[in-house]
Amino acid sequence: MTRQRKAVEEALSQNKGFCSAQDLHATLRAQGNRVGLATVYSQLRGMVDAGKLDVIRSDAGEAMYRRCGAGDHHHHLRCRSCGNVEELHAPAVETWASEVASSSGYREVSHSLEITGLCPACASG
Amino acid sequence: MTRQRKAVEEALSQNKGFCSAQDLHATLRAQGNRVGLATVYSQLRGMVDAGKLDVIRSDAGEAMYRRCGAGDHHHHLRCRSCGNVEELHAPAVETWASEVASSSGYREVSHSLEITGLCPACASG
DNA sequence: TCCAGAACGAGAACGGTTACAATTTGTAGG
DNA sequence: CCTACAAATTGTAACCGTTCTCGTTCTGGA
Repeated sequence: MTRQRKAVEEALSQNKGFCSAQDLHATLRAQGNRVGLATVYSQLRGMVDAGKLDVIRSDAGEAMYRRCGAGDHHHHLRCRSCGNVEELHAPAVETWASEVASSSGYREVSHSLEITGLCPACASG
Repeated sequence: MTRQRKAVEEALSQNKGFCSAQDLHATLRAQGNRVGLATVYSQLRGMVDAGKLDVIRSDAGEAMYRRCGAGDHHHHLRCRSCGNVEELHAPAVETWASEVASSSGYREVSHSLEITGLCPACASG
């Protein structure tokens, strides 16, 4: 557990555990925390291998990381204009996803769901 | 409708599942069809914009393209090992997503949902 | 045939990611 | 306190998929 590792984990916590490696690096640098980009990638890979992080790909091809725990799995409602994100919890979707996957014979199932739209402020503006 | 466009569409038809732009390009070249890589990307982008193709990102960050029912919104159940994809229809999820978004005041809502796992063949192998 | 506008395509450019080698850091022993 | 050694960190360069640039080629009308 090095200083850099702790810094990466804290940055992940601040961003609600859903951000790209480059975002994390920029955040750390902005805080005056001198951490190399290669180190951020290294730490993230280690956490993914250890099962502590989930990684998905954005439409732009960027890898997005989020804290992975069975307990805090959730989805996102994101404004495509201002980027504001709200967390969603949907037990019904969780069970539906696992049921439909296992009924097709799939194992080790995970899923990702994101809803995008215009938040009230942006829709009225 | 140019010769190249027809060639790309035929190559897509030949590959039943998802395939990458580079795969398509290689296929066309192997058939002696001289088409530029940039043209393949251009054609694919046009088809995606027109809603004729679905595109997802593989774990490696490659964009995978597939013929998709026009205007027919659906989700995917994908094997993270062999890449096989099955289409899912989930009216309950559609309504849930639009309801939860509008109840938060969001407008112009869309969503994406992907379930990943190991298909029966890969799970047993 | 000639011309203008669109489509094409080879190569350069670009952005995220990974590999590599040198430097730094932490630590145990003297 | 100092040294030696191993592990971690880091800047840089390479890599790969994708997009852009701009000269060339094609097409359709006069």
